[in-house]
Amino acid sequence: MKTDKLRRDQLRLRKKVCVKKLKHKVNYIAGADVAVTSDYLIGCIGIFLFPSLELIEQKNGRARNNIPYIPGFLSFREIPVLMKCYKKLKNKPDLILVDGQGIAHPRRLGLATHLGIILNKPTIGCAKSHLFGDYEMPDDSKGSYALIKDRQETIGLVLRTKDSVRPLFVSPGHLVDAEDCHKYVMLSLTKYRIPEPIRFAHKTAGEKARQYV
DNA sequence: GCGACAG
DNA sequence: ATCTTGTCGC
Repeated sequence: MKTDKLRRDQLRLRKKVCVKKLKHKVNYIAGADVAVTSDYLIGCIGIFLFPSLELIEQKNGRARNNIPYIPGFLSFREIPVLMKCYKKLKNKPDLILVDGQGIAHPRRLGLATHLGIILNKPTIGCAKSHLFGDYEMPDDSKGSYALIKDRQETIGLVLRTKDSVRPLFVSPGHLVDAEDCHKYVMLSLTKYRIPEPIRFAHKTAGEKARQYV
């Protein structure tokens, strides 16, 4: 698949990316993730009360598995199904935690950033592994972090979300800064490596996906 | 040319 | 991403 056109879309959207201090109080926080079968993508967005992390709403969506996964172009594959989920929501979140990169991306347009621009909504990218940028390993204890850099520019942080477990690659999606990322990810953790809103969305999307096999 | 490469 | 139970280590 040719990525020339997609790359041009990313370069155009890059101008709209806004990294700044989160403005409003967070009462509702969301987690978004997508599961895959041979034929479909199944998305889930869960809405949680913040900071109690009590689930108040969940919506799912389904789309055909048409667009292939290409590193650097994940958003074109997953955004359609996540938009289906979002439109069904009665409660709109103040902040969305997304399973993937934010601006820690070659063109600053990871899934979380792309989704944030389309929705004009604050988003944070929470990836389980590295895609782009230079970093050192943070200390072993929960809460420790190291910055992810591209040249001189800070584009995210490698954050230890649990003692002695592989860190998360967290980066601003849209309308938040790196400090907000650390704060809201830490406050969304329970006893696991993955923030509860994303953990829930991942589990739920996976369950729904099995029903279509 | 070689290695890296979110989900 | 996904196929999958028990098991080693903190």
